[in-house]
Amino acid sequence: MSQNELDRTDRRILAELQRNGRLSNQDLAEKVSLSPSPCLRRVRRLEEAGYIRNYVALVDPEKVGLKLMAYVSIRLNKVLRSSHASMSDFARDVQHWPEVVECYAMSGDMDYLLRVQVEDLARFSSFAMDKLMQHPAVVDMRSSFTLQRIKEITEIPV
Amino acid sequence: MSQNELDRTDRRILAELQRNGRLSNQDLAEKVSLSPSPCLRRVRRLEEAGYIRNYVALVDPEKVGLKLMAYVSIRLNKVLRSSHASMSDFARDVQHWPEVVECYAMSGDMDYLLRVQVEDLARFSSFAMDKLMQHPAVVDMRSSFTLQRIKEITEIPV
DNA sequence: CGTGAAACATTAGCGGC
DNA sequence: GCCGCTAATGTTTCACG
Repeated sequence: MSQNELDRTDRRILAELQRNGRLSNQDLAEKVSLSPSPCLRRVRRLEEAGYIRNYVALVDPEKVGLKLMAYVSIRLNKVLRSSHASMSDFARDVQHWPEVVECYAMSGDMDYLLRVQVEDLARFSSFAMDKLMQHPAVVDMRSSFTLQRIKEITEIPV
Repeated sequence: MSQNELDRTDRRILAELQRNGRLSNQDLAEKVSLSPSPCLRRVRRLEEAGYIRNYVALVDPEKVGLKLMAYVSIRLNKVLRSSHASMSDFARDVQHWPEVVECYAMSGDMDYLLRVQVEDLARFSSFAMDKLMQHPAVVDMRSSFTLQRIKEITEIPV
């Protein structure tokens, strides 16, 4: 981005595309009171500068049979924790597990927090037993299941 | 949806649109080896049947100044917890707080888990003090901050 | 499911403020 | 610099085979 600031129009573009990622450039231009070509140029700039990470369709997990969601907090082996090796080993392995849709290193009394999306309790159990517990870096693990989705948005204020 | 099953082509469509929500119908048709019109009919069916919840642009929170992310677990007032009133009051209020991007009712020793996205610690502090702690239903609150994003995907296996 | 045609959208080049 | 016009090219969409 040539200048490091977003102006009001850029923010409106981001807001609209967060709400509807398939908005046509023409409709978007109208919403932000611009003609299509400068609008498209701004969108491209926002994409290239990394403000827009990507465009996705959000699929309903329940509809495709992923009816169980869990948060799992993990503690890593104490002797390995300071050595950077086990942290990045675990981080690398997490990338290959399709059940894990989110993973963060955390402050507080856990090391990692995972969000896990699976078919049912049987699948969760084998994920937990065969993948998480078997991992050499993992010493402790606590799971909670989501009972109800209250709010889930991808839209952030701009 | 007329039949309750997704065939192999529907699954491929969902997979492609999860990876790129702005794929043109023409390119999508080519990827799933269909011509554009039946491809579009399938996409519309998937949208209408709720398999596709919506299309969004994912904006990088750090780029727009939301540099702090926290998970907050909440316990509700014991006497109000069984009465359905305070649960749904809290759930309703959460919808109006833009800092909260996710909220789930949970099993285990917390009632709700929130994911909160804010500018900095000062903003987090005022959110926690002025909104969460002030809420009549909330009796206890524990926060952890994310130190590093290891994985964050919206794509689920179909 | 695929074809074809009309309507519509994207995008690059250029001139103007 | 950033806007908007134009015009060529590409895409969406729907009636029909």
